[in-house]
Amino acid sequence: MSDLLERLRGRGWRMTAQRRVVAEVLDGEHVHLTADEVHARAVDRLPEISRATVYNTLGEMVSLGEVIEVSTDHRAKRYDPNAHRPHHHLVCARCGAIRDVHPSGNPLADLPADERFGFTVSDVEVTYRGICPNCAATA
Amino acid sequence: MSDLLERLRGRGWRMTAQRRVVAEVLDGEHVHLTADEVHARAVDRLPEISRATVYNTLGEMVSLGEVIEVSTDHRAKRYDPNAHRPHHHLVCARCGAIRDVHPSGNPLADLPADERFGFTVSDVEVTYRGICPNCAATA
DNA sequence: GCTTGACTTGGACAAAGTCCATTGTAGGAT
DNA sequence: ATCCTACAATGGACTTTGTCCAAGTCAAGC
Ligand SMILES: [Mn+2]
Ligand SMILES: [Mn+2]
Ligand SMILES: [Zn+2]
Ligand SMILES: [Zn+2]
Repeated sequence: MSDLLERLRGRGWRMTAQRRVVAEVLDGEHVHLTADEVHARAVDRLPEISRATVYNTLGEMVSLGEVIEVSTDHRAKRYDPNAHRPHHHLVCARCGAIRDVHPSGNPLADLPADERFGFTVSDVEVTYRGICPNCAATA
Repeated sequence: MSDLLERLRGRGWRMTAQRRVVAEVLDGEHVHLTADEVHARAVDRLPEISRATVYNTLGEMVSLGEVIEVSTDHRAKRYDPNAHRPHHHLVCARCGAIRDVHPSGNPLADLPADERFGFTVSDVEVTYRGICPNCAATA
């Protein structure tokens, strides 16, 4: 059931109750949780887990490329377990709801050589902003 | 000399030494400073200016659409006086250097209707990441 | 030159995240 | 099955970034 957990174990991770719980919180549905939200859900399963451990574990998952950090607002980073399929994000400016989106075309190719200033460009992060149907209805 | 200052005055802003200094720090070259960097430079010209005033003034300039907030890293917001011409940013992953870039094509148009989930999409923020020539040389 | 509402100030407060000394334990070795 | 130890977890102090507020100051209109 836990792909993420399997991949991490396969990389020689020492498996602890804390790491398992963090992986389980992220696994499954496509969530975009802050570290503190992950911690809150982890505490439900393992009351004594600490905030520092959640931060450490998320950081390691990011280093291993199994989780992606996204900063859609100017507030807390969010942790995205959907690291397999490249995608971008659509964010509601009012309520903060986040959806994965897959634009047509490759934004990287849209950056001409004479706009690269000698950089080796390796990645692009795109954030679309707007109003979600829910917020539009309750305007 | 100060376009920004003129535009702000034209909007009925009460002109104070503090606001003038913040505008002067941002005006001119295309900078992308954090609030605390703006404050440090402002203090050079007006030693008694407070951090709170710099935050207030930047926030007002953003509300007036004369300055743009950009979050290129996951750290402090940066304030961009280049609010006239829409553009995106290219960031060095090692040293944090930021360049304005103007991709060909409109990323907004690259988001198909069936990827909009009913949102009214109004804006898109694109951040390219890579290694700048300087950092590549001193690798 | 007054008056007054808008602006500024410094410090308290808060949110998000890092660091570290101490304590605990997963998992290999015996 | 038990031991060992390197790695992991803990909680609290600390840092960074930003917000808030009560009190004092001042720009600009009269
Ligand atoms: Mn996602
Ligand atoms: Mn810019
Ligand atoms: Zn919404
Ligand atoms: Zn660089």
